[in-house]
Amino acid sequence: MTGEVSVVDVARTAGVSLGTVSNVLNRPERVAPATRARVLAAIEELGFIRNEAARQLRAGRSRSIGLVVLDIRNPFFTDLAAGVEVSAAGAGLSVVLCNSGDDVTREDHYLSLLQEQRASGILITPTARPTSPIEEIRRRGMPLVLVDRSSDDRQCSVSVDDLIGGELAIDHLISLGHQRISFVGGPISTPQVADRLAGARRAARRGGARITVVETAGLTFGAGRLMGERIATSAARRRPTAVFCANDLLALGVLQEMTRHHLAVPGDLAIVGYDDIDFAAAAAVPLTSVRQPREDLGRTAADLLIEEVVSADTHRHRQVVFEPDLVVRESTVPA
Amino acid sequence: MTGEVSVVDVARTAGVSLGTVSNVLNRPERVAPATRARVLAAIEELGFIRNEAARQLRAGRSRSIGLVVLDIRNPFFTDLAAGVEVSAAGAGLSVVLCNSGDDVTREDHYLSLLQEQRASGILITPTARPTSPIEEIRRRGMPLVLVDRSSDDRQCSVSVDDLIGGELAIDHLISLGHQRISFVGGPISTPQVADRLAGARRAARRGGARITVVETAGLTFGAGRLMGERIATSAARRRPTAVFCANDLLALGVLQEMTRHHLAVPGDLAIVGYDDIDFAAAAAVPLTSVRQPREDLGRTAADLLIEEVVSADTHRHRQVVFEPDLVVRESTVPA
DNA sequence: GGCATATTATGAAACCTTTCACTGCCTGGG
DNA sequence: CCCAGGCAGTGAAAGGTTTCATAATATGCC
Repeated sequence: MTGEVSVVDVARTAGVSLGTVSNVLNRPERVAPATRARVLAAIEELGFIRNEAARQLRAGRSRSIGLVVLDIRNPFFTDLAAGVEVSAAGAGLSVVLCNSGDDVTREDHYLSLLQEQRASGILITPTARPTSPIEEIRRRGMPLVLVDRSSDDRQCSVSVDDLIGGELAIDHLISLGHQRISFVGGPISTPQVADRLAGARRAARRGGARITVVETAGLTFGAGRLMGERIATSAARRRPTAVFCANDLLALGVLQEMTRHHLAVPGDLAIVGYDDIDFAAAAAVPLTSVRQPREDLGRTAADLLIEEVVSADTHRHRQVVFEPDLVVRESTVPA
Repeated sequence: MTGEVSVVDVARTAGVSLGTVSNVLNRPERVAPATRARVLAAIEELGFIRNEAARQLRAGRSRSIGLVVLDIRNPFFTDLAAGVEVSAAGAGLSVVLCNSGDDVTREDHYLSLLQEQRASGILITPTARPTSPIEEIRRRGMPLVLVDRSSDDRQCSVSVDDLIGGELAIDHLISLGHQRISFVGGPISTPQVADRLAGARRAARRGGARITVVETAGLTFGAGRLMGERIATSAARRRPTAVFCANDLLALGVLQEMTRHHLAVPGDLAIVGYDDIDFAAAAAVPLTSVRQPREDLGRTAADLLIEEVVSADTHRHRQVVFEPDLVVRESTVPA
């Protein structure tokens, strides 16, 4: 009753063979205009809708790519997704957006799903773990690009230099006179977090500052509030004079707790975030943040993937690394 | 070389018929344990991965539902999506997240895609337009639920009472003594915007206040900044004393411009937003906002859809309407 | 007018899974 | 010892599309 109309029905109605219907659909220029018109009329009349499953079965792969992100509620990832979509749409591919929520089980689930769907390729910001199904996927020959994570030369990756990012943040704080600085972020096992911390430490060593690490369970707003509360309620002389947060959500959470406890930012505590999401500039105190080129990241990743999909034989893996900027706002320098 | 392993290969390796392999996959309890083990071993050995396209072709429909939202970068929609995912996962369905960006062409594109994919059903926050392909889709018998938009009894819908929301906002402002209030939002053709405005007007009439409408091109951060700039730079005596924004992104944009022009919130301008996204509380001045139950909205919508998918015959369409709350913060009442 | 070539159209085969009617065998009851 | 019934396993058919070798027809050239 519903989508039960097939090419066969269209062919019968139009009085042509089913091969011709297929040609009208896929290579219209090979069909005589009159015939084409007749077929199109039949399609319209019967309300024919292509069955994508049958197409895929025949083609052996689907016309979509998977994008697996760590946290769909983090604007960083939706901005990135927007970039991916632009490139993918240009290549006639659709994007299946999957949210692993930094959960290994869910990541596994989505990766299986994408393989079963014979996705053309996968873009992934992977969870941190010793061995990942990703290697197996690559061995199977499915194009895959790591996003926001660097890689060796056995696969493509697009990332931002988090070491530099960490340095930028701490150099800035040191230049403002801060010597007691906390790094807020976690889990430390996450490469992005580890690298930002490593960069921070390097800059601190150079500048003679001391970094203490406050590890969080995740990179969320809630985790930031938790740590913000802890910082706000600790004795003033034991408090750091500045914090560098591994992302803006954390920073916003910390900021909110400072405000709630009537502590001044940056007076009592300077705050530097990471990502420079749109909300950073709109925060209670506009947030100094290490800017990542979010959309470019997504666009570039998609371009690399598409290149590998389209020309698998000539494709050479590349590791693109962007450089972050520091955007200074009032959370470190009062207006 | 890659995913070319089929059930036939598995059957041959395990020394059974392909029907048995299928049984192991789908009804393992019907297969003798020894045989089952042999088949599973063969699957493992060969690295067999089910071909979802073939399954779908056979089944006639896919195991996924589509969720078409107006703006993926608006946290309102990602929160909603999170709710949808919870319910869908519970029913063994995956969610295909599509971002129409409030663009009719893209909406059409995604709706075609979902039909071609024979999605089990569709959840959609539709763009505003006189005639929509939605009616055609329903006629074809595909389950569909309107989200964040009310409907007549010919289909399910889940929405929040925007009239009440508008009233809550304006009643609050009037109770604080505001009489010159601007409504910022658009396009007015969007039902949500129109309803919030209608509610606002009703409350204004009741309270003897005057509402002027500042129509925006969309419900984005950028649009908010544009209007914020305009308000901030207009003469103080022509300025409203309060604005009610059709969503939080607009409100945050307006707020940011006020700060940039050194105008006090709420002193020079009180601001009320809508949605109460997480960032509202973290804003420069924490935002008073009309809270919508975002995740509940998503969960309920998915539940209704799933019910229609699972028991199409006994299903009765329902129109669920939630009531919004007002969350008062410093953007209207100084701490 | 005849032949070569270009243009259109044809339809069988292949893609991979699931289902279902069926066979063979075993067990237990009479 | 026979038979009914239950359990395992079988394999052909169906699902809708695309492709490709082939056939039929039209066109152009000498």
